[in-house]
Amino acid sequence: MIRLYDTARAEVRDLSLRRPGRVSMYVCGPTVDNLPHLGHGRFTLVWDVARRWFTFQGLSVHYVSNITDVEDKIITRARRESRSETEVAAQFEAEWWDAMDRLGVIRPDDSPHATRYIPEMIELIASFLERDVAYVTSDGVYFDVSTVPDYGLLAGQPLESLRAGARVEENNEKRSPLDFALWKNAKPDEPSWPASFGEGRPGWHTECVVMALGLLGEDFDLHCGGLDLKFPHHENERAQAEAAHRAFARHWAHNGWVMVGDDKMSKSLGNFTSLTDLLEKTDPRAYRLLVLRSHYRSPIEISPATIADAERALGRLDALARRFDLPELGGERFELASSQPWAEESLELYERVVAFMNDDLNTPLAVAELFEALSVANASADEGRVAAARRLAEAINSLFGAMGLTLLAGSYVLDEVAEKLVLERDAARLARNWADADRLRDELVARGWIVEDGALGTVIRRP
RNA sequence: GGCGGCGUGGCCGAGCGGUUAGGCAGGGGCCUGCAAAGCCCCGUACUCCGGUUCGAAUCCGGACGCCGCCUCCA
Repeated sequence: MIRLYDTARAEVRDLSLRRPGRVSMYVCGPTVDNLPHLGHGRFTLVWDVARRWFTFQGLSVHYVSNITDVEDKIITRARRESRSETEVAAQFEAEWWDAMDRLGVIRPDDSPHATRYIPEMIELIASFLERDVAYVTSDGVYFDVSTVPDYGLLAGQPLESLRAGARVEENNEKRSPLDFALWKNAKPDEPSWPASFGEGRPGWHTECVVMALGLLGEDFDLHCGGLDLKFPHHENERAQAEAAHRAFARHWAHNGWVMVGDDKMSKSLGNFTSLTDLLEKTDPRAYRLLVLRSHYRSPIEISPATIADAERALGRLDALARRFDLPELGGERFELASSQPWAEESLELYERVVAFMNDDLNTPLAVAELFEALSVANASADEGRVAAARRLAEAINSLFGAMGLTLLAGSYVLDEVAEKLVLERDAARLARNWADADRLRDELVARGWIVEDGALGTVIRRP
């Protein structure tokens, strides 16, 4: 049984599925107005790991994640750069998918775009107006949050106390500062669509309700996103579903922040680092390992030091892959039924990892377990119990693969010069001519190779 | 003001009543011609002050420090 923290109930509970064996999940995606930042990298990795784990446990997953392609910041940027909103959105969506591919994040089964769901949104807003849970002001249509009895469920506080803390609102036509825009009336030269309640464009909170219900149906299983979406975004999605009398998410799950020093990294603070930059400078797997080494609900600190730390740890994993010549797993959708016959040496490891993962995706404990097993596998091999060591190494590889982390034995083409140097060095070593052997090693190192002495002689690889 | 979270060894980061977390870095050793890789051993941490308990990093109370949400944000 998989257990997961549910924000709506503020407790870890059994994942209760609409249909046994199938998980429907909706993950709030990006607004494509800029390069993806580290926070985007974290949430996509966290929910990618969840998805892969569910699959690994034999569940069939329907994963939906949206692209918000109509929004204030896109308009602002288009204006500033004198080009169309469509162009801006297309550019950054391309950047988005490029980064996701490099991170090894499996693409969603569906990635709906807000602009393709305008009619459905208009229909929903019209029904709210009809039923008087929304009202028209001079700048658009607003949702009246007081019509939803348990508004504030996700925020963990009642409407009155949320209202008490709300900042002074510039729009005094709103009945409550918490009321949110369903529809923004068109301004000159902005993208807009016709509607019975006026030409305009949708507010942000409506698209996800329409797309989640449209693609996953009522009473879908899991709604995920960053902690900053808990309130007001997810609260407002919920409110609309309630108002529409449609069963919404059974579970709500939120991942923690990426921190920069002591502060949350965010667009508004302007302290964000682009994911694209990170991926150019480092092995993308280092970020995945970093994410796996802390719990998804905890804040993580991403810095050059923590990334370097993860890269070195990764080095040990890759060394295992080299030692046992392990196959590359996890790169694409890696599925391995839990019924796979696990060798005696690895069954216990498998069971412990499964127990940790199924308990609210405790990846840090799972990873710790796998690193311990890594030492055991190496020790066994050192002691000559090679077959047992290999089976354990294969289990480690599979379990990391299940989390989307691919261990790389590394492949490279030996050039003629390197090949010749290796042969010469082996000959020198055989003749116990250490001076020549060391000189030849220096030459290989100078040519960019890492040189190790294996049981069969000189082994070289690229860093 | 309301709500929520955090403070762990050099760094990152788990644990959430009794047992070694794990990684990285560092020290010592084994192996090796040397080096690398690998293995073994080592640091003996829990912001502070009280309390509960046979026993607390873990529960309760208080203090201090920090962060987040209540506004767009993953």
